[in-house]
Amino acid sequence: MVNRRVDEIAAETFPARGGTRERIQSVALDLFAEQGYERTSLREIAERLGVTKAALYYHFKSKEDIIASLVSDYFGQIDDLIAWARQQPRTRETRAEVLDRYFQIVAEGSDVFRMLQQNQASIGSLAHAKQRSELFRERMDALVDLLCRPGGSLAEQVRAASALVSVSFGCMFYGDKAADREELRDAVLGVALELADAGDRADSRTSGSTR
Amino acid sequence: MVNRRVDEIAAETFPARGGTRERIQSVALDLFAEQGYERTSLREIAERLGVTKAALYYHFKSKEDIIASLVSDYFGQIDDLIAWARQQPRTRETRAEVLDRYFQIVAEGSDVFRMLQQNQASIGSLAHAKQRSELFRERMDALVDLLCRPGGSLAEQVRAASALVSVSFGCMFYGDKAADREELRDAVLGVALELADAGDRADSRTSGSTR
DNA sequence: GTCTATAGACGGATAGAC
DNA sequence: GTCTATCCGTCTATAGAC
Repeated sequence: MVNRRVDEIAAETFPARGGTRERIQSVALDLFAEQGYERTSLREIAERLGVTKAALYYHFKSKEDIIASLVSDYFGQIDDLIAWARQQPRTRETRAEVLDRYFQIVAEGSDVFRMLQQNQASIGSLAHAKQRSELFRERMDALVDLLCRPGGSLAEQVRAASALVSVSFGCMFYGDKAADREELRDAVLGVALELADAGDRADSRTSGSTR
Repeated sequence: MVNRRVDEIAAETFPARGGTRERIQSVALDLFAEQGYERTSLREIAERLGVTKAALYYHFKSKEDIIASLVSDYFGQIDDLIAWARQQPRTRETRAEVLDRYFQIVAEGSDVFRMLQQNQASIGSLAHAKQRSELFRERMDALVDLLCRPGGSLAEQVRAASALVSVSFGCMFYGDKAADREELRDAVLGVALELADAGDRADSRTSGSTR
């Protein structure tokens, strides 16, 4: 709902001019993704921006606040997707649309996703975080649920989860190898849809085919 | 090749008695996985073991050394797998065997894998590490290469990578939901094999089927 | 092999001037 | 909104006794 900001920032090579708050987020995103949240000091962020540590505290009340703002922007988009999907019919078309929108979110905010990925430990221990890495898992479960038949078998759930991680990690690993986003989209969604569709028909290969 | 140790340890609920070095690794593994490498202090590890910080320095020359020992044990197994696979014929059977062995490694050392996953940032910045998270990516690329035809299209590579992450994350997410390892194996390898096999036949759906 | 004690460094955060 | 200066805590690592 609130969250176009971070993506737009991430898209630019350098934040140019504009709100200092946004420039802080942009620089922090880069550094957190490169070296990790814990290894990045406020001094470092301030230096790269050409300001001092104290200046950061005018815009964010703590270091945690900076990463929290990044995280909530990103998860907000996922939550919106889940909310939307929940009031759609459970058809093949819906599933395809869910995967497509998921791809858009991940591809667009792939810097954020990479940062999240690299700093799972830190994010899981954020002050207000529910517990461990439940933030991530909760959403994963919700999405898997939307891609599965209710009460699906373990194999079906694994298949749905695979469809999702195919999209996420496809973007992360091959985002730079693809010529443009269309090529990436075709490759990634091709795989994901195969998985989601196969999960729809009952399990044809859950047993006996593995060796 | 050195590395049965960590897995055996990880398999036990509590390290019981035995070499102090191994007990340190075991406790460190737990804490690193729970709270992250950076947020875990040597004091904490020592306390849980009932010894003092200084004692740790008798067994490891630095904090980094502790996590490095965990990482190299794990990556060593992956490297062995890659080396083995490289001198096998490139058949469907080999691919199936690669995925199966990969599953064994991940499932058996799933605690280690989870720890690695949670601390990517820290591991990528280890002193002797080549660069960033290249440790991880290098192995991923090597395995993808083994599952693909040489010079495969982007879609084929994404498919192979998906097969691998399906196994890894299938284990991580559903390792505890499965009744036993056989059930997990069937579910996870079922999906992975579908992907690997589909990549073998030319791309039947890389275009036009995505919406 | 394990302890006590401490050095030495650095990070997050605040106070208060401008 | 940004700066200087500083406080306070914690951490890694080492020295040296037992």
